[in-house]
Amino acid sequence: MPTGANLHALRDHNAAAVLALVRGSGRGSGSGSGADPGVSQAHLAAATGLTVQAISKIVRRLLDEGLIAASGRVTSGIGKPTTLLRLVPGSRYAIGVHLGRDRQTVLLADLAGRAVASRVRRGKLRAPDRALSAVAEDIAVLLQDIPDERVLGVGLACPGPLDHRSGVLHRVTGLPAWHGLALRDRAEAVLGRVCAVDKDTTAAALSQPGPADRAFVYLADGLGAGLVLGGRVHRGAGTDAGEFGHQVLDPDGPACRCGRRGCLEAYVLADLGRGAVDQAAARLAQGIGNLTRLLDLDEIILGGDAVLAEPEPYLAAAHAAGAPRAEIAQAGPEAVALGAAALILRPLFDP
Amino acid sequence: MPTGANLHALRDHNAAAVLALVRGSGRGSGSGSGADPGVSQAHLAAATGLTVQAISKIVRRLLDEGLIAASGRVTSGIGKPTTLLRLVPGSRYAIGVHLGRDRQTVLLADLAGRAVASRVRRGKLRAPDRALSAVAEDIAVLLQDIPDERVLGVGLACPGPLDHRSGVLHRVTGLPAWHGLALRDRAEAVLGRVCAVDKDTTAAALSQPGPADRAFVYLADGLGAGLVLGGRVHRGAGTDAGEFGHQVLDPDGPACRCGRRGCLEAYVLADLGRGAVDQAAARLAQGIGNLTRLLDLDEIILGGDAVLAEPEPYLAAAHAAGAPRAEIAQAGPEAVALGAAALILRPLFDP
DNA sequence: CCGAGTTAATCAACACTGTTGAGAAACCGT
DNA sequence: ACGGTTTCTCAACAGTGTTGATTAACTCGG
Repeated sequence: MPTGANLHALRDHNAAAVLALVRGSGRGSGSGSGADPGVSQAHLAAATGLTVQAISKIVRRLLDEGLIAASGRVTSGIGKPTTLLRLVPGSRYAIGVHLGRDRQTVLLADLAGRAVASRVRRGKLRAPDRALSAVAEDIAVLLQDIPDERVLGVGLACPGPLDHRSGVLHRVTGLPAWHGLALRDRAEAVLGRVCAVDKDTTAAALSQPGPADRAFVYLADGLGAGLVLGGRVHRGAGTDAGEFGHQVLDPDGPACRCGRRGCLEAYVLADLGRGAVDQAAARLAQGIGNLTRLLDLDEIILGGDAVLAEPEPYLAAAHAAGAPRAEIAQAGPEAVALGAAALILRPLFDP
Repeated sequence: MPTGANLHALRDHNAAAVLALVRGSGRGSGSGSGADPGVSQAHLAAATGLTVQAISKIVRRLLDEGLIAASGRVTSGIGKPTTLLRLVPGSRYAIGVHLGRDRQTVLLADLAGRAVASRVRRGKLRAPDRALSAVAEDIAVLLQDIPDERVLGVGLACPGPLDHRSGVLHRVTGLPAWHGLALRDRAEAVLGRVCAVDKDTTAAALSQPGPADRAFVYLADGLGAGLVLGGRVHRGAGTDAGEFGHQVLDPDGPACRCGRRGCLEAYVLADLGRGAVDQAAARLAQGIGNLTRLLDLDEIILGGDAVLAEPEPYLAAAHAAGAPRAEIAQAGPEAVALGAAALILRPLFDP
C-alpha cells in the first residue's frame, strides 16, 4: 500500500531484478540437460537497463551475501572472457506448508525454488493447534542440517476464502474450527518464524516458473484456479479471485453446492462422480478455453488429485479447446506446498 | 521491460504517487458537490510512506512545473493550519481519439481527466490517411487556445486486436485498409505529437476513476470488456485480453461470427436483434456474474451504444446477478475517447 | 493579552543510490 | 609482441530521500 519508494526500496528492487535474471538463466537450459549457463554482468546491465558499474556494485553485494556465485568463465569471441554468475541454491531456504483437507505436506525448498525434502501426513485436517504442532515437528526434522539464519520463513497454503494480507481465514467450508482464525499470527507464534498465508490455488500457481500471464487450474474435490497476470498474482478486491469453478454455464442447470445452478464445477464433479473422465475433461476444457480467451493467457498448468490420477484426457481436451501450452504441474501433488514456499522466496526476486 | 530503476525513475515514481493522491482527493468529494478538499503535505507523507521533508521537495517541484497549486488553508484543530494542494487541471492536456466503425470522436481532456471539448464525426471509418487527416483537423480546432507545450500527446483507441506496445494493428474485422497498419508511427508522423494506441474497450476502462479491480463491459455491435486488475490495465500475453463476449456457454449453441458456437455474444446479439432487451440483459448479467466471481472485481461499468440506448434493464440485471457496484459509464458515448486521452495522462499518475 | 504547546512546512547536513569518466584485467588477431 | 576489444572495477559526482534542527502559524489556558 505505501506508494512511495525510498533509496532502500530502490536498492532492493534492483537487487531483485538482478536475482531474477540470474535465476532465469539457470532455468533457461531446459529440463536439466546440463550445467546452467549463468549470466554475465554485461548481460545483466543490458537486461536491466542499468549501467555496468551499477551492476558491478549490486553483484558484489549479492556475492557478499552468498546469494550468487561465479560459475566459471566463458570466452565469447573476442575480448576478456565473461565470468558467469549463478544462483547458490543452498544459500537460503523456505518452508512450504500445504494444509489440505485430507493431506498435509511440509516441504523444504531452496533458493532456486526446488523441493529439497518433504514430509506428508494423510488424514483429515485437525484443529489449528494440533495441526500446527505437527507442522512444527515436521519442520524441525526437515531443518536438521540447515543453519537457522538461512531459513527465510514459512509459507502456508490452505483452502477457502482468506485475507492474504492479514493472514486471517474466513469461513473455510467444512472446517469450523478454522473459521476466522488469524493463521499467520498463530503460526508465527508457534513456529517462531516469519510466516505468510495464501489460498491453495494461488500458491500452486507460483509452484513453477512460467510466462507473465498464466493460470493454474486445480481440480480435486473442488475446481479452482490460481491466476498470474502481468507477472503478478491476481487475488482480487476481496482476495477471493480464482473462483473458476463457479462460472454459470446454464442458470437452469443442476444445483451447485455454492447455491447457484449450472456451475462448471457442478457439471465436472458430477461427471467425475460417475466415472466419466472424458466428459469431465471436455467440460473443463470448455472453461479453460473461456478463461484463456478472456485473459489472453500464455500457459495453463493442470493440477490437483483428480487431474494427476489420469492426466491425459485433461491435457488432450485442453489442447483441443485452444489452450496455449497446457501442461501438468511439474511438482505434481507437491505443487501447493512448493508454491507456499514460493510465497516466501518470491519477494527476493520480485519487488 | 527494463526491470532496473535508477534515481530518475525513483523521482518520477514518487512524483506520480504524489500526483495520484492529489488527484484522488479532488475526486473524493463525490459528484461535484462542492470545492475539492485537497491534501496536505503531512497527509501525503503518511499516505506514501515518505518523510514530510521528502514530500516538501517533491511538492516544490510539482508547484514549479505548475501541475499542482495551493488551494487555501484549513485549520484542522490545533497547530499550524494545513495548506491544501489541488491539481491544476489546465496545466496539461491530452487528446483522445476514438476511431469507431460508425463514429469518430476527437476529444480534449485536461489533467484532471475531464473532457473539455470534443468533436464527433458520424459515418463509416475511412482509410487510414483520410481518417487521420480528419483527426488532425479536429485537433487543430480543439487546441486553438491551448499553448502547444501544454499538450502531452494523443491517445488513439480503435477496435480489433492490436499490439499496444508497438502500436501496430492486427486484422481489424471489416476494415481491410487498416490491417497491419503501424498506427502509432503513422499518427505521430501525421499529427506531429507523441501518440499511444490501444483497444477501444481497454481505453474505455480508463475513462473514469475507480477501484483497483474493475471492468468496463462494452456492448455495441459486439461485446467486449476492458479489465483493470490490481490497478493496472490487463492486456494479456498477446494484448488480446477482454474477449468477454466469446465465452462459450453451450458448445452446441448457435453459431457465433468468431467461428465457435454458443458464445455469450451470439446469444446477446440475437436477443437484441429481435428486440428482447430484457433477455439480452439477463444473459449479459450472467456473464458479468461469472466475470466478477472469477476475478473478484469491485466495480462493473456498463457502456456502449446498446447499453446507453436503454440502460435500466442492464443495470437491474447486473445487480441481480450479484455484481458489485454496477454503473453506467459516466462519460457515456465519449467513454472510449476520454479513455484514449487517459492513455497519455495516466503515466503522470501511475509509473 | 500573552506565552506554552502543537502541528505544518522548510532549511541544512548527511548517507547512499546509480551515473559519468578513467583505468585495469584478460582475451583474440595479426 | 602489440593493438584492438570486451569485461569488470576504481574514483569522483549528481541527486535521491533521510535525519536533525528551525521557522511559521495556530489553539488553548491562565
